[in-house]
Amino acid sequence: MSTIPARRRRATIHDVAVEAGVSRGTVSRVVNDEPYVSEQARIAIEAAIEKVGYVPNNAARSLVMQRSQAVGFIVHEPHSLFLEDPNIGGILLGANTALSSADYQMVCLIIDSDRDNDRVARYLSGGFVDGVIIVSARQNDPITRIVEKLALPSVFVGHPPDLRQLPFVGIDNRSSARAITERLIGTGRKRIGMIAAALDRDSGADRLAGFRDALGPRFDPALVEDVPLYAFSAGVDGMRRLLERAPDLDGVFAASDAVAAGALEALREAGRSVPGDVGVVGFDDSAWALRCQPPLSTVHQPAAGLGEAAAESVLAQLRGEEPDLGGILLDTPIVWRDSA
Amino acid sequence: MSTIPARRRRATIHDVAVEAGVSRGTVSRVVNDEPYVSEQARIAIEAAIEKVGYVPNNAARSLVMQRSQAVGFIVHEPHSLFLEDPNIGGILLGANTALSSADYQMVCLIIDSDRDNDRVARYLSGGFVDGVIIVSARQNDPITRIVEKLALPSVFVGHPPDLRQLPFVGIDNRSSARAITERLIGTGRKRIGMIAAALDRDSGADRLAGFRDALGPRFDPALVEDVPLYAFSAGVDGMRRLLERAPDLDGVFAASDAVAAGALEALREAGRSVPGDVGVVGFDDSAWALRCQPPLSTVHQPAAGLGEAAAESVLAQLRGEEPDLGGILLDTPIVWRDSA
DNA sequence: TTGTAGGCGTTATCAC
DNA sequence: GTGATAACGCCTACAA
Repeated sequence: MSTIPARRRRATIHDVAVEAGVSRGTVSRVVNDEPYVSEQARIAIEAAIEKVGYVPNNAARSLVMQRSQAVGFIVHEPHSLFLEDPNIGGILLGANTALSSADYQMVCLIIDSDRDNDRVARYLSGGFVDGVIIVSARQNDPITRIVEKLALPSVFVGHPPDLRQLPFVGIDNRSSARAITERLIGTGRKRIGMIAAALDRDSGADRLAGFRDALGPRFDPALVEDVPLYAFSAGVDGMRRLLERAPDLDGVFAASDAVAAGALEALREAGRSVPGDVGVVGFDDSAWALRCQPPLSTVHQPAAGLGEAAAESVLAQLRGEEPDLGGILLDTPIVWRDSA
Repeated sequence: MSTIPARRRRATIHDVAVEAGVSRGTVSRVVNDEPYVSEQARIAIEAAIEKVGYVPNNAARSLVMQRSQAVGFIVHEPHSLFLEDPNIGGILLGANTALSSADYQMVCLIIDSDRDNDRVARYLSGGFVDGVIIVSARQNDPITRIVEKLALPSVFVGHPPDLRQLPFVGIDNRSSARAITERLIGTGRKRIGMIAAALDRDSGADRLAGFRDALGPRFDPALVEDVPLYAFSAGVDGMRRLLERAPDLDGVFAASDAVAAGALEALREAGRSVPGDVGVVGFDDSAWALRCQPPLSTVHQPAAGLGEAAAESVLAQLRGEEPDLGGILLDTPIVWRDSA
């Protein structure tokens, strides 16, 4: 006695054709806005489409066309990224904007487990996307391999892939870090420390390297404190430790704005004024920067720009152009506010 | 003289069959791990798959199977959500986890313009997803309509759809707001104000209603300040104004943790101690809550739980079960920390 | 301007 | 166990 309401079959081009009294070919032409169809036929067909409730089936279309008009956007390690990385939202939006203008659907896929890894790999292989943008890939992961194997148009954002055989867009963390440190030095600070973070990632290591570059011979390893994550609480801890070791500190470069915000907190605890006693600079120009008291001087990361550039790269590959394997580096202007 | 390296055609089941000297049917069985295939054939076929580099084509498969094993996750107004809403990440992750366990691919689609609206509507119609989870739909938007028209298994999260004919999951903002306000009253505060936010949304209006419920006859409209957004800076402004109007205030319910963080800032400016002079409570239990000084007492939003519940609802519909149109409301425990 | 028919890569239903 | 063969819904020459 089960009365599951059999979901009725979706109307096809065939149904429309019958309803309108024309052939499937003609219906197809109307659906795709092609020329050479009489006004009379068009009207009849449009009415029929409305009547039978026809909507085109993309799976069938992409099977025959051999393309899906969709581009994947893969996010790894979403726990740290989605919940903490201030840039991911901007990248996502930038990529979507560019893809959208080209009439491509961006589909964002999250990888949060090994199982996800495999499933996403299958998804990519299956023709559901024509290209892919990858954020923060891990070393030698299944996705990177599958993308290479399929020769799927692709681009990495944030940092280069393992073997620099695949195109990428990013920023130059090292020279950006160097630039802002120099600027900090320019304000007359003499004892400048750094709260380095995530040294196991390219970005973290490069920012430290840039700091070192700027200081040159005056670089003092004792003034560097490293913390595992680009996080507020890590900034608090790092600053406390740094202050213990070097109470005479008068400048700090924090590896990210979140870390800088934490440092500000610890500095306040310790009764130091900013920028009076110590100048603080961050990195990212994320929402944190404006929220701080005083607002942070920092390095602007062009998040939306990165997303757009990534999308443009994939789009170019889709048009058959050869990707630029050298990688694309975007500018990172320094934004000078009140914290230093 | 163009030498575009014609991307070579991808191998199909047919190629594998020829290579292995068997029929396509047998190859299909191997690919799908079906029984009734000899060990010998299996070995030959697996070798052939490897040799020709075969990967199954999902578009073809979903055409014939009439399903894609994918579920869409739609995010509207990403500007405010992705960049500000502290819950979106958790919802995303929770939904992905549940979908992943059921071997469904979650594909997240962003709607950031009218153009996106139309494109996503087409995408959904096209058979690329078997169901859909919708976050923060707008009144009568194209997506809601298309979902209804297609009778696509769907669920809304955050708040109910216009016509409550579609299933949803969410929390009871009103009774949660009431509960935390009562708790604040319980600490002995006598002059309690509220910084209400986003009154044009259900969530904002409901939180105010709950606050009013808790106060009953003691409710004083003069102690309510409303701000447009759930944002830090809005909290700062709101608190300043509230303090001007009611300097004798000893308790504040902020409509969100971000707002509460802003309020704390304004309170500090004004030289009031928390929780000494005034007790402050927030809403969301987002990253803000722990980041504040002192840490916020707040209402916990089960973000991941919402995502999971939404996914389970879609999954159930996919199994043919009738959705619960009444909506599913999740618990929101109060987390009591130091700010009140 | 319109209709016909072949094929996109799979799965599924049969006989063998 | 295995191999033909008919769908799935659509696009696209090509013929009319």
